Amino acid sequence: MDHQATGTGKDRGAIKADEVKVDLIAVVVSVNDSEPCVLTIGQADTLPSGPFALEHRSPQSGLRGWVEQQTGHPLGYIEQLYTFADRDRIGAARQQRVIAISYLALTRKEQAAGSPKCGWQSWYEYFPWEDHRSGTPPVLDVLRPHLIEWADGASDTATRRERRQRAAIAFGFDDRHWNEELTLQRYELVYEAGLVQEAASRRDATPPPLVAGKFMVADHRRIVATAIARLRSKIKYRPVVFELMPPVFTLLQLQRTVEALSGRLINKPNFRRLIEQQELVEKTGETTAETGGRPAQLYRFRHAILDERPVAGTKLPLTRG
Amino acid sequence: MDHQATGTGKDRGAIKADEVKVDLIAVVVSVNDSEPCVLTIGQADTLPSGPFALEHRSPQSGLRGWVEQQTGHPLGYIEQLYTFADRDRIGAARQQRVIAISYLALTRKEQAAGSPKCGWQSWYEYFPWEDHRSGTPPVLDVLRPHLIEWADGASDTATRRERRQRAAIAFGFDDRHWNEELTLQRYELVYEAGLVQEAASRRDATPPPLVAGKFMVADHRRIVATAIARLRSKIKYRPVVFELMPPVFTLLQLQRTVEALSGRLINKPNFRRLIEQQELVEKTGETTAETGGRPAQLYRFRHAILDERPVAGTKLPLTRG
DNA sequence: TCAAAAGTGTTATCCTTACACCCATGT
DNA sequence: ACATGGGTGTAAGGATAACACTTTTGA
Repeated sequence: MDHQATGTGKDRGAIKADEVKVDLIAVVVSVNDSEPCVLTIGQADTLPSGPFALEHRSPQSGLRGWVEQQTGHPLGYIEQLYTFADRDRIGAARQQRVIAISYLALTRKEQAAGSPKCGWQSWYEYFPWEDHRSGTPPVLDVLRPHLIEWADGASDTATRRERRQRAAIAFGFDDRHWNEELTLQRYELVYEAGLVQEAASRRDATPPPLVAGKFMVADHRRIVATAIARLRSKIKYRPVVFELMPPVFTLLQLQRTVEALSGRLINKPNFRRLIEQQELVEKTGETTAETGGRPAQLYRFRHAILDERPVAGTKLPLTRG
Repeated sequence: MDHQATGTGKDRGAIKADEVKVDLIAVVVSVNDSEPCVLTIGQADTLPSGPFALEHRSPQSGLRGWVEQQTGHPLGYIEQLYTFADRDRIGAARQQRVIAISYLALTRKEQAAGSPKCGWQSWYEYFPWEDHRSGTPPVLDVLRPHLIEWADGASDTATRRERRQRAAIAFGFDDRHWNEELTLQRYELVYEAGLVQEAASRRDATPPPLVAGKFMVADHRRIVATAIARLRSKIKYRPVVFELMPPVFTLLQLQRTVEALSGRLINKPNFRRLIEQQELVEKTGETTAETGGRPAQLYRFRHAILDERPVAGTKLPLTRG
């Protein structure tokens, strides 16, 4: 396969046309006290990241290095999320391509004390419309008219209809059901509608009519949205929640963690049965009285299950509402 | 986030340490006469690919360009598969990093006549153990003893047990069920067991005891395995099969396509009902007599469904066996 | 005693699976 | 007539969802 030369003489700054900088970028997730969190650096608006360098054995190991250096956190479970490579990812003006390979990492907060300027931010600060554990969040009523206004601002009828449809599906308007996995679609809509600060840099400098959720640098918030969507779908078909749990835990703690991630309440009795009948966990024999109320059985994850059969995750036996 | 310099003075050939070549690589899939095919160039052992260059607006558009140039095929549906970036991806000796962003593309063969040296290869030529439409394929009986031999070749008991477990789960040994989505795990096993030609280059030049399936260049066969696994799982939760269908089709043609992809037979009556009740298709009103037997209703995909609600794919109502 | 959390049991409903059977056409 | 594919009906079994109810602790 002979690829002919692709440089077109446009080179500035003596960079060969087909060489590229690669950044590794991490969405590190933990759940603390029923709040799902991402690890940030700087003004809580930046994800840990760093260039992929020759001495890195693999991108994963490079990522571990950068995150540990920038935040003091060692990483356990890592999976690749998506590779972002559009031309104007960083600065459209510069004739240098920057692509970002993003990863989702799952840990627990306790694994190490924080270091330099870094911290855990609840992901619902960036996506306040995503938390439905206490019913439909108020922001949604604020967002709705703005989204409709944006939809109706389209020039032709077809686009208007299509925009209203997209918004209705993604946000569950018009008596549709809320689907927690559509996090990315929802972020894209509020972005397109110009309702987040990040959208302002693309347009003429008119400030957005409404700033929904906390700002993040560049496209980091989109990357977090991608991670949330992936995680919300993945917990249902692979037992990854346990990466976020301490070695022993009660079933209610497990439930609260799943609820935190999915942003929805689930039915306790049914949840317990699902977990137990799948043999994902086993009793330690101990109980704890620290939860208030009747002492709870402590469980641990049955790592052995991973060697026994391809194993599903935790379905969400939702409570109606 | 100030990333400190990462170059270590090891540079050869004046390449800055953190610049990287990026290849775009495509697994282009179509289904012809109930055979799932991938588009190859060269000796039917290479996937279409090319470097990501500055003039490409996005990696997707770059990929379209390369594939069209190398094979004459325009691409429709594209999705990102995975980014491969391990140090020794191309040549461990060279101090140049090459990463590959891989994509899955779905088309139909008819869309354009082939061009230069390219062609459609049934993917079961590369993965003969993956086709279970006529029952368990004979290769599996050949592979099994070799896999067991490999497992028992491990030095310690723990590894031996673990290898046997992995093989049993992935291939459905010991009365386990066949799981068509484990294509990548299966390829990794035959690779690790040294049963494919590709594995030879890593080891001392001893030829493999058994060459299972057709060879592909570098890690292209692994990339195809990744694509098959992704597609087999994706058709179940998103209606992507229709990208592979002509504009109008009979329900049996649709069924044969799903069967070709999943490598399993499915139950006709139940399949029809699933498809129809989900309103994924609508009758054109026409019938065709070209299928032999009673003339069949022709259907078309209801594109509108995509705007109506988040829509699932085609479950597999398997026939027992 | 009450609140809070831990647990158990039971039922209705829906989806999946299995399978028996009839229909329409060409040879 | 029969082979081939098209197409319908139905019933059993399992998974899910809903919810009523009991138990055990601490304040």
